Amino acid sequence: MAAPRNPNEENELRKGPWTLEEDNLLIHYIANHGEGHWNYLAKFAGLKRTGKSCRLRWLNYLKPDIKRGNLTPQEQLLILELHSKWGNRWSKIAQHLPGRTDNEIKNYWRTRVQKQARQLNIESNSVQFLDAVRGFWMPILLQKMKQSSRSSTLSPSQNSASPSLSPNHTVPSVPLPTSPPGNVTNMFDNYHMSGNSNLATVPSNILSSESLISQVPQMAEQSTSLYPAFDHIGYSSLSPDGSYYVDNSSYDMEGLSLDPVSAMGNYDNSQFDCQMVGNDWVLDTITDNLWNMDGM
DNA sequence: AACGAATTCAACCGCACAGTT
DNA sequence: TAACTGTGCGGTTGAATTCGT
Repeated sequence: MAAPRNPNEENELRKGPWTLEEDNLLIHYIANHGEGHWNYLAKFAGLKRTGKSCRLRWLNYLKPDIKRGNLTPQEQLLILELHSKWGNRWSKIAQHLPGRTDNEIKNYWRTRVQKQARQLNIESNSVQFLDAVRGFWMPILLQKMKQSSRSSTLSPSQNSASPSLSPNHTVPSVPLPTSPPGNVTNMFDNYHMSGNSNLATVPSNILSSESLISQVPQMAEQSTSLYPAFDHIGYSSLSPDGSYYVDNSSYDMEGLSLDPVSAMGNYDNSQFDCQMVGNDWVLDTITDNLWNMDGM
């Protein structure tokens, strides 16, 4: 049976995907009048949307400083660490990732991180999983950041981790920094990388909640390209037109498609000063997958 | 090439909280 | 103090896209 037609159908609110026209209305209205008073805004901008819908569209999609594209290793690391401290406080976590929205982080967690937890057959909110994150994924991310920083003397076109950029990597509105913070490089220097293997030994105090968190506000205030330790990774730089782009398409935790047996079999909870175990082939396999997402 | 399965992510929903009347 | 309104948050949904066979 068909639903009765609403006599005030003309005033009926729209739902679902936003059209280009609606986006333009919202953008222009906010450009002229600013954000806030969303119900009022929705009405006077001529949008047949709820104020909530307008707010969400603006904050999660239209706002100029929204960063698009895959999360960088640093961002992933930060999410993992912050989530271990705060849990599902997405908006709070998002505050420390400039240009990223709570929705995006939440989606990342649910689609990528929880998937890995499922593959390991452990609860994503369990202590086990937290240990796995801290002892296994974080060191890998850190190590790769470090490795990339070393190999980045290659030009972007030479660097396999820096594929050609697509237009949607361009982030026009991220303000360029003037001076880097002093101690972020040191922070990552504290991660002692073993010389000739894929082992990463991470001091437990570094991965304790406070240590990384304490660095976070500085990271949040400035884009990652500011940090000497990250500068040569090859995923961020100035585009020819002066805008700031983020090329992170090859970094994705999704690549950590761990075989539960080999992964957990080499993961020793009892040695957990984050001493990574030593089957190089395991890490080779994992990290190869991790850093080569483009072709996937 | 076609189709079903799996994945991603924009958008919606309900609730909570703060401010105002 | 209660009622109302605006805003923000976290959980969930479902259409679109990608992947695998």
